[in-house]
Amino acid sequence: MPVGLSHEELDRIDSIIGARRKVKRGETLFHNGERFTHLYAIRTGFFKTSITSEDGRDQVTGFQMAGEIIGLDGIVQDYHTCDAIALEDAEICAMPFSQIEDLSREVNALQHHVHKIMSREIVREHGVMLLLGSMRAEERLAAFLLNLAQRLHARGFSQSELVLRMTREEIGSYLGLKLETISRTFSKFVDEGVVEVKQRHVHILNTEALQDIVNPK
Amino acid sequence: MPVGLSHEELDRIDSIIGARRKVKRGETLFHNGERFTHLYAIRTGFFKTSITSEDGRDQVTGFQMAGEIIGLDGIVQDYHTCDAIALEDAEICAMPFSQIEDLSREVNALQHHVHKIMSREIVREHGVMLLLGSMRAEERLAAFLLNLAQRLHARGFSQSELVLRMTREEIGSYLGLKLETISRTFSKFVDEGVVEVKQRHVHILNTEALQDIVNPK
DNA sequence: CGGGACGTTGACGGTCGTCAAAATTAGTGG
DNA sequence: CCACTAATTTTGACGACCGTCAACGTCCCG
Repeated sequence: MPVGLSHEELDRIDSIIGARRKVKRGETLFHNGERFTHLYAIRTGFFKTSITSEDGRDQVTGFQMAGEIIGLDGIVQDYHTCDAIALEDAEICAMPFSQIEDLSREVNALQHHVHKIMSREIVREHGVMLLLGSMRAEERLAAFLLNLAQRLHARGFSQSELVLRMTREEIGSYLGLKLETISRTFSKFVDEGVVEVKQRHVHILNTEALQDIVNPK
Repeated sequence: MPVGLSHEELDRIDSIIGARRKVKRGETLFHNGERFTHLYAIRTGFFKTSITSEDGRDQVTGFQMAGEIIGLDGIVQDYHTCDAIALEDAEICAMPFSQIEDLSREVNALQHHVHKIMSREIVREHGVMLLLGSMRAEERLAAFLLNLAQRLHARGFSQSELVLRMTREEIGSYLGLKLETISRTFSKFVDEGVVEVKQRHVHILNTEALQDIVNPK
């Protein structure tokens, strides 16, 4: 949340993020077609969002962790166009969007904060398009691991040790690859001594090597 | 723009979209790293937006036409992270973003309109991720043609005749394919009698066939 | 402790990328 | 207006990368 706010403004922002809710692993926070009413701030836990095409293909569009906001897809048509599913037990704050709009008319910093959150999501998706459109399997997975590690590190976790909360299939869906390719690519990284992998526990041994894979010279 | 506004509100919205500007084919409206100050509404013409990775790969992130808004990527970091290039002579309205924020604090409809525009872009990019992540070349190109035709039709143009304003390479970049693949796939569609192609002039002969390619049963 | 979900590995084939050459078009300057 | 050059497009041959199918192994979780 933005800084430099008065006590009164902070209290008013607090007032719209009152309703907490627990979401168990495997449960959906919202799903495609559901009426849009709230944005959700993740307090703890880990989510995926995914869309499904008419003919049944589905695509993971993102993985979200503590401090991130989900539900922005629902604004444009007043219903959600993706599913949000908890990949581990989670706690979220449901924030009525109408109240966010009301209050952001009075608190400039909140208004700008909302705009930034949406713009950040647009820029993130540009990066995913670059990944999906022009990278090879190893490059995609390396970029994915570095991104996860960086976001976890920003939250106080280790820079090199991470626990994947999603399956190989979900990683594959996000990266536009099949689960076998994810598995094979992990094995290749292990052979090369870049990471250690024990199930969903990943230990990054050589960050620079991963960066070189993402950005080959 | 939203409806149901008073004359006074409309006048005030008009006041922030005063500055028109012409952009010649090939010129950039803004580029990566440039300070973000304005959003741009396209009045006439056709743009592409693209990003470039550190190692020089670039990815077209979208094609924009009259009535669409570009520049949203700049909000989050106060500088643009992509390039916007005119693919034909164009005219745009530059709208100072600070004024948009100011006015949208007073005009609810404008506020919600801005939110919807950003949400729409997020949802559009979800669709591109699905395309890039799970479709084959024919499916991608068919989806691309249908999308273009639909948007042009919404602007009063023919539903079946369209003129591509971009090269095969730019289409390929957007769709995560090489230009040769785009060319070959066009040729395949022509062989199948689905479209006629003369350079950049495309005539869709069988819309349903294209839809069946996108959504194979 | 058992069953089902998840992950790994191998063999093989298809799709699309790469490289190359030729054809067609568009843009430029005389 | 035309000639000429650069840019774009098409097509072919070939190979790499990743998907598909299958079998097996491992790990949770009840």
